[in-house]
Amino acid sequence: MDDDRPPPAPRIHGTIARKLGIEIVGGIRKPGDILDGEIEASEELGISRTAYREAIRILAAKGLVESRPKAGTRITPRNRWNLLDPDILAWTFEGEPDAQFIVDLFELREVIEPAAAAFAAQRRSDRDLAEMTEALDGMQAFGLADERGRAADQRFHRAILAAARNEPLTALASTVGAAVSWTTKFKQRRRSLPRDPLPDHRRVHAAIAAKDADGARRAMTDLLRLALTDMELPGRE
Amino acid sequence: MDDDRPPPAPRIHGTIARKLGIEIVGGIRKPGDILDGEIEASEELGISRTAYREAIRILAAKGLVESRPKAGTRITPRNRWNLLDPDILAWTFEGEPDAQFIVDLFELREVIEPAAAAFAAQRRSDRDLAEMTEALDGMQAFGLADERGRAADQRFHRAILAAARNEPLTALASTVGAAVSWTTKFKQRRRSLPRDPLPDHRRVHAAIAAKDADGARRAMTDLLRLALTDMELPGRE
DNA sequence: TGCGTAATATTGTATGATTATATGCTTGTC
DNA sequence: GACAAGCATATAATCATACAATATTACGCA
Repeated sequence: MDDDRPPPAPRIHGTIARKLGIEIVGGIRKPGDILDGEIEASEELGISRTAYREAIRILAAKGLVESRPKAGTRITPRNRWNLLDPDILAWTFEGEPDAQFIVDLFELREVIEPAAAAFAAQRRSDRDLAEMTEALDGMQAFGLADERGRAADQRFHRAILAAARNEPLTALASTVGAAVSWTTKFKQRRRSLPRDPLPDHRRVHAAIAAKDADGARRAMTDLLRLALTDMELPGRE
Repeated sequence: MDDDRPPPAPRIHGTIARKLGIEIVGGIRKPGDILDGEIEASEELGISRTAYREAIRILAAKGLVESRPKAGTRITPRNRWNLLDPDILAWTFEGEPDAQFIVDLFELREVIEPAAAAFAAQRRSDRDLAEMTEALDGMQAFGLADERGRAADQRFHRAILAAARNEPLTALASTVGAAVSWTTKFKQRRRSLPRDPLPDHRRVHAAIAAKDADGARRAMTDLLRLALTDMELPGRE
C-alpha cells in the first residue's frame, strides 16, 4: 500500500509550476492579472514553450489560472482555488502566510480532527494504534526541535485520520499536516516553547486506545485549543 | 467577485484528462497499472503527443498518476489521490460511485456542515442571509425534480459555507455540493421521495437568521441524518 | 551470487508551423 | 450619442518532428 519508490527527480514543468504557484498564492501576482504570452514568458524563463505550457496546465488543474485563446492566461479569483490541494498548501507556507489563514486552518482542524479522533476510537485496528504509539515515541525521543520529531508529530495526526476509515477525511491529512508543521515552525520562530505538547498527545492516544470516542474527541479538542493559544495569534477580526 | 465570464470552451487536453480521469476513478484502470507509451496512446486517441502529455500533466497535478522517464506513467495508489478536488469528485459521480464512498461523504458532511452552520449563525452578514433566503425560495418554487431547484439546493449549502467566513472551509463547498446533487439524483432513481426536505432547510435557515449557533448546528445535523436515511443506503460494513 | 556497468526504451524538452477561438475594435444603425 | 453587428487579429491550442535526459533492465564480470 505504501509506495517506497523514491520521488521522481524534479522536472522543469514542475519547477516552473511551483515557482509561479508560489508567486500567485503569495500575492505577488493577483487575481485578474494576465500572465505574459507563452512566447514571451517562456523566453524570459529560459525554457521552451512546451515546458511552460505544461506548467500552466498544472496550475489550471488546481484552479489557480484559466487560459483562453486571444484572452491570454489570467489568474482566477481566490474562491476558485483548490486551497486544500497539497501543493497549494505547501506553496502557501513557502511564503509568509496570512495570519488569518492560519487561524482559519486551525479552525478547520478543530472541526475535523476531534471528529476523526472519535471515529478512530471506534474503528481503529491494533495496527493503527501501534502506528500512533510509534509516532508518539518518536516525538518523545527526538523532540519537536528535531526534524524527525516533527515528522513523527505529523505521522501521529495522520494515523488518526487513517484510523477513522473515511477516505475523504483521510484526504485532508495533507491539509492538517501543513498546519501541524507550520505550528511548530511558528512557535520556534518566536522562541517560545512554553509547554510540552506531549501530554496532550498522550491523552488523545489513551482515549483512542480505550476506544473511548467522546474522550478522544474532547482530548483532541483540548490539544488543538492549547496549540493555538501557544501560537499567540491575534483572534478573529 | 463572482465571475460571470462564460466557462471556456472544452479543449482537447481537458477532454482527454476527463476521459482518463473517469476511467481511473471508476476503477477501469487500477492503481499500479501502467498506461501505454505516449506515442502509442496519443495515436490511439487520434491526437498529438503534445495534447496527450498536457492531459497527463493535469491528472498528475491531481495526484492520479505519476510518470517518470523510462518507467512510464503509472496510476498512483488511491491514498495519493486528491479526492476533494472538484474535478475528481465530478468524475467519480460520472460513473457509479461506490456505496461506501457516498456514506463516507455524508459522514464528512456531518462533520463539516453543522460546524459551518454554527459559524455562519455567528458571522453571517445580511447579504449572506438574503442569499440563503433566495436559494430556499428557489427550492420551493421549482422543487427538487427540476434542475433549477437542485441548483438552488446547492446554492443554499454553499451560502452557509461562505457565511462561515473560513476560506479552507469554503473550499469544501464543491465537495459538499457533489454530495448534495448526488443525494437527490439517487433518491429520484429509487422513485422514493417520501419526505419534503424543505422544512429541514427552513429550520436551519431560521436558526442562522436568529444567530443561534447551537440551534443551527443541531438543525443541520438533523437535516443530514434525515437525508442519509432517506437514501436507504447500507450502513458501515 | 552479487555488483557494477552499459544498452535502450520511455518520458522530458525544444522548435517551428498551422489552426481555432474569442476578444476588442470598427463599422453601421437607430 | 448609445448600441448592436460584424470583422480583423492577437493569442492560445494543436500538430509534427527532432533531440536530450533518465532510470530500468539486462548483461557481463568478479
